Order: sequence, then structure tokens, then C-alpha cells
Amino acid sequence: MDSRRPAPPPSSGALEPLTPLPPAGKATPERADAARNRRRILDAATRIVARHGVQELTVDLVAGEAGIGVGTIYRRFGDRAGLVFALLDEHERGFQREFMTGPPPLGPGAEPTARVRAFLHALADRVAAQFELILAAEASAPGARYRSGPYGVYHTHLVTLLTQARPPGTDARFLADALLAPLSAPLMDHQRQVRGMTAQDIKAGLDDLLRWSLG
Amino acid sequence: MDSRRPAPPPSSGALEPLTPLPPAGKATPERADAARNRRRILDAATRIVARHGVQELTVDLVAGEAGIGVGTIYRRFGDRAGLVFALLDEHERGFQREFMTGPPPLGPGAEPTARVRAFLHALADRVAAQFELILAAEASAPGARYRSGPYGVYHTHLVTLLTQARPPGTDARFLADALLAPLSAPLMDHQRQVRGMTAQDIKAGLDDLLRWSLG
DNA sequence: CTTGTAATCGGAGTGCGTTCCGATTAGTGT
DNA sequence: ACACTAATCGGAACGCACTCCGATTACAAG
Repeated sequence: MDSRRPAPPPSSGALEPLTPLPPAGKATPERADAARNRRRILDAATRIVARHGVQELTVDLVAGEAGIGVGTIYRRFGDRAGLVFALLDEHERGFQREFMTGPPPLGPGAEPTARVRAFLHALADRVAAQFELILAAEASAPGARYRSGPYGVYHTHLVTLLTQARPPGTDARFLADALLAPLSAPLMDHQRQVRGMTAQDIKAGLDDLLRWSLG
Repeated sequence: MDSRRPAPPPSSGALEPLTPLPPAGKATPERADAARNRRRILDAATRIVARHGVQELTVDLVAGEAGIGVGTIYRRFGDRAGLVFALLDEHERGFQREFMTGPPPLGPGAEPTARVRAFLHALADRVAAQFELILAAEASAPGARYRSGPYGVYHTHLVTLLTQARPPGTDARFLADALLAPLSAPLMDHQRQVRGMTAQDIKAGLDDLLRWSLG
């Protein structure tokens, strides 16, 4: 045992029901001082983002504000992107609850087609709302979106719904990726800044896509 | 006049027919030593990529191999991503020629629907071929893809074809973005590495998408 | 309470992208 | 040829993400 890298980021991903946890059992939960420092770090980061914006969220500054060393941050969150993902996690949990166990049409009870549409609209709103943080996470580690817990949850959710809504023979996994791809933060940023498109335009475009692919 | 920042990256983007060049007229073409150094830099970078791979392509190493200072690289290419885009440019020019003036179905002469399909297939192959470089460019500056010249060319090309192929009332600009979005290097990487999908699977999925949206 | 030890802490150190600015050189008018 | 000026060059310096490892501390066993 190396004893030098015993606890990789124990959270970040929210519910992550498909992340391949090594033994799947939980090891030592977390030491008291470690938990206290995690809280301090998250509070300090939240404070800094609220005060100066995401671009000022440097690791050294967070460490200083939290009154700890930078090594502690990397032990808890892996890298800067992990810290940003952790900040997104709280909202993420609520969002996942909504479409997994909430009221229709987002939650169970409505037609699969309607649920897909409601989900994509809600996700578009969520990306627009948490815009800066999502962009910052993407900037620190490109492709992190796809490796993150939330993307996996979205994908399996869509695959489930699409399989119910479509005849077999089409690749539901690819269609799910293709429907999520236009909702990347950098693209939506470009569509807003350069093309002058609004959230309404984007939702309308997604509706067109759905009308064709799901009848 | 500041005289300190007179020549922002004068190329990189290939043909870029829609980049908003400030006065649209060409200023002083380029001094002889500057042109010579650009060539040296590109040759050194190509050599390093061929020898050690993209991850070894550091700015300091390129400067050393080319026998110049790092400041020169930044004057010529703006940043690391600009250098990588310049490396992609040569292949890019050939690719653009193919679908703008080449033989059908990629070039003019075929039905718009067939040209869209051929274009997306060709682009998928191109992304797969230039995988490492595209990923590196994206890593240096997230969202650079959308701001780059090539993306603008692809987008206007698709908008033109889609407008010909579809009845009015649908947003061709969004549809073009939505068709290009699944061909991002990070997503294709994820689909290959994690989902085990092949280039064939991706093309088949794109065909499904087209069958629905274009009949 | 004491002791053992494994996880944790913290900050100096490293690598790399990027900037800054004095020295140098190319191109032009005389 | 010669001088003038503006663009170019080069490398020292900076900021920030990330690593390393000796010192410290929490927790459990005796």
C-alpha cells in the first residue's frame, strides 16, 4: 500500500450511479479534520466566486481564504476542475431529483417523448444559469464534461427514455449524445455572443430536432 | 499608435471568409525575417509532434528547436492554441477545397441532402485523423473551436445546404450547430474510449439524424 | 492515558503558458 | 551610403496549476 494516495476525491458527481468505484464499498468515511477542511474550502470558494467572479478563483487564493495549504485542496478535490464540480454539486443534486423522482412532465408519469423534451429544456436552463462555473470546469480539464458523473446520469436517463419512445434499430446511445452535444456551455456561449440567439431560440431548435427524431 | 502590438496572428483559420478582419485591407505583408521565423517555428513544431507527440509540444521546446525566443512565437501565433491551429491549417485548406470546389457528392453537383451527408462523414474522418492536434487546440483554449475560422466555414456551408434542402420555418443556423456538435473531438474520444463506438457507429448515427431531419 | 501508525496538513518547489521591455534589425527616404 | 523609424527579436520575469515530502495530528488498540 502506498499510503500516499489513499483517498481520491470521495465525492463530486452527485449520486453517480455508474462511476466505476474501485471496490464499490466505502472505505474509511473521512476523518473529522478532513471533513472540516472540505467545508472550509467550499465556503471559501463560494465566497470568492460571489465576490470576484469565477476567473479570480485561483487555488492559492482559495487556500489563503480558507486558511489552509494548497496541498489540502488537491487531496480533497483532485484538481481545480474537481473543486468547481464540487461547487456545482449542490444544485446538481436538486436537478437530478427533479427529473428522476419529481412531478411530470420532468419526472415519471408523462410520455417518454414529453419527458425528453422537458428534460432538454430544463438542462438548457440549468446550463444557462450555472454558465460561468460550467465554463470554468470545462476550461480546467477539456472533456471533463463527459467523464463527470452528471453527464453519465443525463446520458443513461435519455437512453432509457429514448428506448421507450423509439422503435429498435436506431442507436439510442448515439442519439442521446447528439441531443446533449448542442447543450455544451462553449457552444451556447457562442450562439448567444456571436449569433445573438436566445434561450428561446435554442429550445425551439431542440424541439425541431425532437419533432423529427421522435415523430 | 502603440507600435507594440502591430501584427496580431496574420493567418490561422484558412480562407476564413467571415472572420471580421478589422479594416479588411492587408497592412504590411510581413517582414522577411518574420516570415522566415514563422516557417522555422512551424517546421520545428511539426518535427516535435512527429517525434514525441503533441503532449511534448511546449512553447519553450519549440523555441529552442527553432533557435529563437519564445516572444517570437507569441508574436506570430498569439498563443499555444494559435500555433496548433496553424499546424492544422495545411490539411484544412485541402479539406475546404474538397467540399467547396471538389467533385460530388462532397463538392457541388449533387443533391444538398447527399452533400450534407458526405460532408459530415468527411468531417468525422478528418476529426478522427487529426485527433491529437484538435484535442490539444481545444485544451489550450476551450471554445476556441467555435471562434476558429474553420468552424465558421463549416457552419455557413451547412446553413447554405440545409436552406436548400429544407422548407422554411426551421432554424438552419441551429440545425447546423446541432449537426456539428456531435463531431467534437472530446465527445468522439469519449465515445471511442468509454462506449467502444467505432467511426462506423458514429457515421451511422449521423445518418439516422439526417434521415429524420431531411427526409 | 499512552502508544502506534496511517491519514492528513502545508508550503516550498516545479513546469509551462504568457507577458514585458530593452536591444536589434529590416526597410525606406535622402 | 547613411540615418531614421517602426517592426521584430529574445529571454528574464510572472502567474498559476499542480507535486512532493517532512512534520503533524486524529483515531484505535492495549
